[in-house]
Amino acid sequence: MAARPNAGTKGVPRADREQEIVRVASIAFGTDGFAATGVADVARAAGISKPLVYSYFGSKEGLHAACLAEAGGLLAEEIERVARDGSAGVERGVRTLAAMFAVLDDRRHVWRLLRDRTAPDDGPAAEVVAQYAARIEALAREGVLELLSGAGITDELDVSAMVRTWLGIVDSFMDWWVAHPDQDAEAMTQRVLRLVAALVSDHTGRAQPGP
Amino acid sequence: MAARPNAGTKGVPRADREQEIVRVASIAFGTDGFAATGVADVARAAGISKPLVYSYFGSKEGLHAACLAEAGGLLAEEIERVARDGSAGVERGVRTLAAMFAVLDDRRHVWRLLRDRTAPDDGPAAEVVAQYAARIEALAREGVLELLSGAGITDELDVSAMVRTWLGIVDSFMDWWVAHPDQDAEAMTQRVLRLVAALVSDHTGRAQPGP
DNA sequence: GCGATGTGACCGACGGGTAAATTACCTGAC
DNA sequence: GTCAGGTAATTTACCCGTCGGTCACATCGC
Repeated sequence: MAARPNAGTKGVPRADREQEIVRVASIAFGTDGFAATGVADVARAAGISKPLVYSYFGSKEGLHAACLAEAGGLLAEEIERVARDGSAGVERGVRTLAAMFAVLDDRRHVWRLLRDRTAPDDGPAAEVVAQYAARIEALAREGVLELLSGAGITDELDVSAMVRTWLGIVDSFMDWWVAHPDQDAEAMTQRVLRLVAALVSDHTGRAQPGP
Repeated sequence: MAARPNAGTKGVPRADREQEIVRVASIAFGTDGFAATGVADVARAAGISKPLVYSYFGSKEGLHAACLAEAGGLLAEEIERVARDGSAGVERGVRTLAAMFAVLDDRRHVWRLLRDRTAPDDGPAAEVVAQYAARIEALAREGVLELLSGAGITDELDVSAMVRTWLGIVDSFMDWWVAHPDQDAEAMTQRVLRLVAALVSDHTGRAQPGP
């Protein structure tokens, strides 16, 4: 038990402890979802008491917002960086995934924070996530638009569905990665490359609807 | 829990009412998730009282299990039918999606029941869903294995990741479909065909790792 | 009347949130 | 140096709303 003596104004700086709580909470929220994660669980995992969490973050949503701000900043920045490097189409998607693998290697659960269906869709925390999610989705849309327009598709609904699908693909890889802790970022990138190549080279039959 | 010795000889037949409750509950569970759906909500939506739900299904998990059994049966049967028609590779995936669109046109939320992260992972209901999920995943694996082996990939981890990704893609289309009620099954199938064709024809750059 | 069918009202557990007590640290008079 | 008093940090113990689950009573066809 971490029932160590209290540390007054000296000892552990408040900023460090906040960071530790956010780290632990991000794992919990990202793993079990917002709704299924109790503040008491987070506090126990961080080695402190529940009221202290409230003293730092005000509410469960406040804690959530802090996690989202960190996650959103980390991811949006990285994805924007890839967007500026001039790649396009499928390659841009693969590079984005590779960058995310590299950034999240020791924080794999973070991606799920921004796509947690159990999180409330209103309130101040929702605005934080909406901001970052919109930024990330805009970048995804940009990439998808580029890819599809190259194939002559400009229909808004097609683009919208493809954006959703792309985000779902990222979800899937993150889920799989979380379930396979021994796989490092480089191995994941190589895996994605293999799978993409396999898909593109499929010639077992043209995709056509039945009669 | 053992059902009371009620023969349901009068009034609205019990079977009909059970079916209606399952229908309503499937929408609720599939839309909001198991954890966020209250039994009282389901009862109200079905126009009956909460104790009656318990009289029929014994517990919230019992109700959930009934929804899962219907959803699982519906989907597994349909997917198995497609698996037997001899298609392969990407085309098999598209045909599976088309079949799912056709079956779920008026029950779009049903797919989410089997992939609900907020559902408990133990208990009798979990065994029901595990059974069907395993059946569906086995079919997905079969299709993926076929697709990847054609490209020379047999690595177990690659296959496992691709299966997860495929299920994620289906998730994404279902989510998008639920958010676009005006799109019918045929429109969805055509959309998938367009998007697949666009992906396969991407030549904006070969996906290769750095130098 | 009587049993099947259904309901309003209630119970207990759980989790977010808070007030009061407790601990640890700092300050300053002696 | 040290010890009383003040203050900030932290915890223990509690409140309260929600929700799964149950019970005593109402209703209805025979």
